[in-house]
Amino acid sequence: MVDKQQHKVPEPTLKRLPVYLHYLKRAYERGILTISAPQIGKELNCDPTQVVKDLATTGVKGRPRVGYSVHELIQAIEGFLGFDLPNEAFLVGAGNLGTALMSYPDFKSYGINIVAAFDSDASRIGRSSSGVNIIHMDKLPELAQRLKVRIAILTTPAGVAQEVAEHLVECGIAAIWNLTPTRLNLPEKIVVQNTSMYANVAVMLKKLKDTESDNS
Amino acid sequence: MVDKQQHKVPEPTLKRLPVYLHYLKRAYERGILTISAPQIGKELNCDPTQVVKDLATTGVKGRPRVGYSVHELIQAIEGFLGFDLPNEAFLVGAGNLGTALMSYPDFKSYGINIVAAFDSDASRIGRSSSGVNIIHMDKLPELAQRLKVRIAILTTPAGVAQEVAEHLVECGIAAIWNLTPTRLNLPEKIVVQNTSMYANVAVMLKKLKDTESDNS
DNA sequence: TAGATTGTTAATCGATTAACAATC
DNA sequence: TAGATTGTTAATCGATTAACAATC
Repeated sequence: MVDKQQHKVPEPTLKRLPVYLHYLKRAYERGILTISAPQIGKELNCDPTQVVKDLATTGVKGRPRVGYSVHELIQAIEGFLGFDLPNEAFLVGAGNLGTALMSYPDFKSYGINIVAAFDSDASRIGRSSSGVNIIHMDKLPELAQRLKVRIAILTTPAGVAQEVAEHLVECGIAAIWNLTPTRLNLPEKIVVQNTSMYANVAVMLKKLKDTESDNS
Repeated sequence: MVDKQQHKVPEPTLKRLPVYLHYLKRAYERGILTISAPQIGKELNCDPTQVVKDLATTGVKGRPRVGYSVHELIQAIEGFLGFDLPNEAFLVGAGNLGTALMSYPDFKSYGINIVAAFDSDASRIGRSSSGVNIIHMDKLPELAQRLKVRIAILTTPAGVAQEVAEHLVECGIAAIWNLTPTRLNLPEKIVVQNTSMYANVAVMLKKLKDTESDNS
């Protein structure tokens, strides 16, 4: 067994890379061609040695006293995360959040290409303001097979999330980005990425509470 | 100095508590009055001893061989996270994501009460479909002061996020839930909670890539 | 009593931070 | 050469997991 799965990148690093990418793109637009880890750290207020380590995971090389080529970094991060390939995805559940994600400005440059949206509510069928076709759930199995789509963004109501997710797996979906508060029970091999809005609210409220009690 | 800031709860625990809460509420609706940590762990596929530890942070007591009172747990988690108090928040940036959050089904039971939304685009002023008033940014300073709102949800375009955030701080906002990909540079004392959609996409794509290369 | 589960303490694991050598 | 920054190895820190006693 060849150890192709190079040294397993820590999840926190994975989450920081898109943050660097966003910042680097803005810097590049402003004509900055070269940048050092301490500069990035100052701007994003994070530890410079952590920046060095994070960037090293993408395989890019920097030059002491100079830093990194901004362009090379952008390419390296995009390639490493797979943002340069068209990762076609279905959006399932064309409610408010789903519709918002359809018109998310630059998903395409962040690795996700929403090729179609699905809903079981007939009144939502049609074309979204952002140009994504909203199709009835009934047609998902056939389209998934034909287009070989492997990624689904789940934005249904929480109550039906489990049931819909099971259906998606039957249709050959390999990865689900779960934006519902429901925790899905699916086969091991399915990649599930949970994004809970409430989790973030909880952390924020707690921190706020703590800072407020400091002043007492 | 009294150590009121009890033992500092780890952030991962803070993020899991709303997940438990959601599950417990559903269980309570189904008439389940008592539940054990192993049961919760099985349902949410996470480690039962971690569930025990997480729940202990809220101060609730369980009974060996029986488990916890579901009702008590719900109360304890809500109280601990501050979900039981009305945490009034402004939503800033009434674009697609902002509008989606306005109609998010049960933010109110998860600690956040959006009392008003703001935008600088005149065409968006009015009342949202979910009943939230969308007001011009010009009126934010006065309203923030009058209503003593301390929390802002930032859903502006990334390009203006820093500038708007600074303005919010001037208006007395103490905590910002930042849903833009921009990393904000603000005074230390301001609580900033970053929620980047792209971070989650990155983790999912990478995991998918890894599982796929396993089969080769 | 027996057995399951809580609750707590200890061991492990992994990520962050610090230290320092290499290098441009 | 001098000094800043990369790159790597070691130390620290914190969270998860394991072990086990307490208890119902």
